[in-house]
Amino acid sequence: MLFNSYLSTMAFQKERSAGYLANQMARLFAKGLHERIRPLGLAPAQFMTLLALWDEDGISQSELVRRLDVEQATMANTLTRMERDGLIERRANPDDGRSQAIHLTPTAKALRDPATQAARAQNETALADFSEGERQAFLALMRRAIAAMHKG
Amino acid sequence: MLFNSYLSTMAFQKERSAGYLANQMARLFAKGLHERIRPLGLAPAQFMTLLALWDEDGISQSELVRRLDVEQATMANTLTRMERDGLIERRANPDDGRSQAIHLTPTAKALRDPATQAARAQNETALADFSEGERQAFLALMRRAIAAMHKG
DNA sequence: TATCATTGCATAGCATGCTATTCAACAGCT
DNA sequence: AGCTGTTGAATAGCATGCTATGCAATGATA
Repeated sequence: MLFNSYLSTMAFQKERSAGYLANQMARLFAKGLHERIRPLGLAPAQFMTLLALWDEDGISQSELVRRLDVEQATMANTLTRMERDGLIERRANPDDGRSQAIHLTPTAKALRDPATQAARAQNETALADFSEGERQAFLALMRRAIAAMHKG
Repeated sequence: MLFNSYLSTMAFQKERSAGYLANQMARLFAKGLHERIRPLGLAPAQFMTLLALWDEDGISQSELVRRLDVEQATMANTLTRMERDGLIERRANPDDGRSQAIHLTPTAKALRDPATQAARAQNETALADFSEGERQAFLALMRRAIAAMHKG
């Protein structure tokens, strides 16, 4: 078939692939954020986890997994590094012997302002020449792509 | 200052952060692509590398680094796994004892069509309900964010 | 109550990425 | 030729993510 042979021989151009661009963009965001929060002793996944804990301290690992949409094993490893770095404590949950409450240390609480400012600065760098309308449109398109991949 | 204290106490909402959404979107793209190309014996970074080699076989590692915009160490490790999996061969470059020409195996050449179809399918899943105009706009916005982060 | 399924978490193993370091080969110059 | 700086690659070490397992604590039920 003409259509199939066209598809088969047409070059796959990475600059026109949403997935390729998404990967490159996410790596640049992560790299930029990491540079900005490294002086605070934080790494990107730790910052993301802290966002949830600054919002509500003392939640369980499984609740963090739900809120941040990462796999349980990923979160377990991130929490281990955060505990090692003195950012969180795992406390026993008196109501359920399986779960532990994740609590912020004073150190982690003190990082809230500088860390969120750093993240805002990174977003601002990426969207520097975007109009307000373009920013909203961009966020909306990303949310739609995320929702579409969650479904199918 | 009012402005600063507003910034300091305003919640950082991850759903409104371009970087957070970019990370989540890229992970979903990678996961979906991985599921689709796993039956072919490929992983996402291997596919990305194959894209460059299908376009031009026999280029050097440093050229791959330039074309794919990843760090040299990352590419070296990806190539080692691809060699292990029988996708490429490293051949000596007669003109320069430092560099090696990366050549595709017949196996890798045969994967071009099914792998690019899989990637197209993943992009289609993500952008299923996007109009053609929205697709173009989305790609353009991502390219601009990438360019902005490359600069600053 | 004894059994079976579910839930919360840890661990193993692997792929991607990054930074930092090291080394050999090359290139340019004196 | 001999230095010196540059370039191409490999390696070490670490953070993120994922899948697959395993295990103990709970819950549900016959």
